[in-house]
Amino acid sequence: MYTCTITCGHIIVKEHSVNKGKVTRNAVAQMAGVSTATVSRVYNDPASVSPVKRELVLEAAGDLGYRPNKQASSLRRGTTGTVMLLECGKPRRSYYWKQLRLFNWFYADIIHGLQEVFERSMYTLQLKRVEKPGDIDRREIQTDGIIGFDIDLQEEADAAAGLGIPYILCHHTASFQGNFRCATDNVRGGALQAEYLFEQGCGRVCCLTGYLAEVYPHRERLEGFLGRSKELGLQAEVIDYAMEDPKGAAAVLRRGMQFDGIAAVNDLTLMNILQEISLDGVPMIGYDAVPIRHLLSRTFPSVDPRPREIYHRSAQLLITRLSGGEIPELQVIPPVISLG
Amino acid sequence: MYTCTITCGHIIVKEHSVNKGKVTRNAVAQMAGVSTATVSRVYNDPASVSPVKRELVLEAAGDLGYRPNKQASSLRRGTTGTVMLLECGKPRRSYYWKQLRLFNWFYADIIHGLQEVFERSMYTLQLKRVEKPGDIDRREIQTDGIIGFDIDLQEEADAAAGLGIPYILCHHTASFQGNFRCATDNVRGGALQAEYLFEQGCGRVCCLTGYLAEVYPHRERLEGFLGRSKELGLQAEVIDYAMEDPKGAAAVLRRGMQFDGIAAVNDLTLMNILQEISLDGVPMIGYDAVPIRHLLSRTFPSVDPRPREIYHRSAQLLITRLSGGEIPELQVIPPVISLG
DNA sequence: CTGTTAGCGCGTTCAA
DNA sequence: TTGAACGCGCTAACAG
Repeated sequence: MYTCTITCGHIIVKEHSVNKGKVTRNAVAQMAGVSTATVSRVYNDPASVSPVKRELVLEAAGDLGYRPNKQASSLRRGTTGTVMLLECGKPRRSYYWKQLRLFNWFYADIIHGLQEVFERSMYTLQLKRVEKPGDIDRREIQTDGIIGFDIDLQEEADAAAGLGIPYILCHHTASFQGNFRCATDNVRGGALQAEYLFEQGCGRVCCLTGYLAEVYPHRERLEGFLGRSKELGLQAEVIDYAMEDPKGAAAVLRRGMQFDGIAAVNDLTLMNILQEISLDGVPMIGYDAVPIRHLLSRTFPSVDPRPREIYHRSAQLLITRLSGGEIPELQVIPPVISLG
Repeated sequence: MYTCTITCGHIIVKEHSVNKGKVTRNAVAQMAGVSTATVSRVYNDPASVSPVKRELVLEAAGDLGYRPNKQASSLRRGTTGTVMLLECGKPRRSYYWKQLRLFNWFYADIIHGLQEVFERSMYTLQLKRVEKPGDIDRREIQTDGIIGFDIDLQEEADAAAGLGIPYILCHHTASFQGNFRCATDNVRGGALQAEYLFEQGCGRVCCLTGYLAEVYPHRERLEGFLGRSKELGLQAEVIDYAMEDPKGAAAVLRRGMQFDGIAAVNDLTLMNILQEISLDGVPMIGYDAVPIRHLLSRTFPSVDPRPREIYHRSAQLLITRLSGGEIPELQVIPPVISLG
């Protein structure tokens, strides 16, 4: 450890130790002619500092290129300064695997949506992935807040909420009462599908779906579709094995073409079916708004659950909560139709 | 601040301050009957501690559930304890946008590959995204190491390397000499395509490509394809507007079908073309190994650049470098053919 | 091989 | 409204 001299503009700042060229609070304080505590206050409680000194500090900080040291402030504050995106694998959906991998197309979008919020805050985003909810090790989880990624099982919700850390459960969590959550409205999404087909002049519609027993969001979407269809006077039927057996579903559709409008529980199902059967002239609508649907010779509209907005909003909610603010237990991001 | 007593097993550990229930080095030291420095050494330089005391410490740490505090160690060490994945937007590729968004299908894979390495290290992964290389603010970049994401422009390479922070430039960086990089071998990938078609018994092959002037990797892939084709005695031609005008390319293919084998610069191009023309019986091979190609009625093999491996390896390289180890300037991850 | 000790940069009391 | 002083948990130099 030795003494070095840092020159900045016309001011000479003496440092006790080398500090690797980093600019500390001490340098700013000296340059602004105030105490280090005042510099600290400018960043943590600006209102408690007189406007004159505040300006002085900010000017000096600007000149020196000062950035508060996150590790130091976290250490002092006794927090980690991080929030964690907690992601559980979906081992019970191996049958679904190929498609799930595709769904990751919005992963980058989500991450960037989160980043956008957190990089302006005092929090740093951490990523954590476990195979299953039971693998979460409380001692590994050192963070101030948790964003539960793509949660659609009670087991996952309980595991994330049970850590004793402020959290927001995201995506398919509208019905997990008693938890803080930011969710899509699958029921409304299904209703949107019915409305779209109705507006297209359809009368006898069909919903292609599957895995109803295992996948809760599928049930919600179907419920919304059937409910709204009834209200609108649409005659609606369900082919509930369309995901497991697209060829079979296509065969049914081909046999007689008794439907004049088709909704699918997700775009991939519809894309699969369109590989088997040409549905020219029949209005169709998918779900998830995957951009790849435009790769087909025939494209179609789709319900967009707006994942980016869900996570963007959940980041804001978490920050509010961590700052001691009040947040609603449930924040719903309504889906929209993407005509693509 | 007040004194509290922590009981652990049969040992009573007295703490000076509350510490929010966290277990510190002091508690471990006291329980193990050693000094705090010894505890520290067990984690940072285990070889310098006698086996007996090491065991004592590890046992106490295990009982107490001790985890070293990252912010504190980083602060003391004068490092950030983080590495950053630095991502530049590709504004000059707006024409490419729809497809680029699709390419993000492997983003989650990459992130998880990186996580896998870093979560076992002392480093935490940070994410940073800028619109263009010029937007990188040196003062914003507070990290110990950088992984340059998807770098394929000299400008990006220079920006990342010029920060004065250890870095690895990833993906399409094989030719950026004078930098540390972990790259794919696009030339080899193109050669693989030629070899595949040769093995299928083709004689007159065709490469569907595009944006050759703007996108360097496309030129590399083509170079590899043409070079290896020549060596194998394949007659090869190029349709270099296949991405801009898939319908036009399809028309050329349709007109006479003078080719008995087809390679494409990427899977999406091939998928687009397959929407226009049925190429039953003609061997084809794509590039990028996007899983969605299986959605088509006809699937095809593809060259897999193994992005997950690229980033996984680059994480290891960066850690080695940060630990003072020697690493090669260029590490190539060879592509493989994915039959899908 | 081990213990003692001095800060890393900061937030936060406590007095003034 | 301001400044002095303390210590968060840890690493590394030094002395033994």
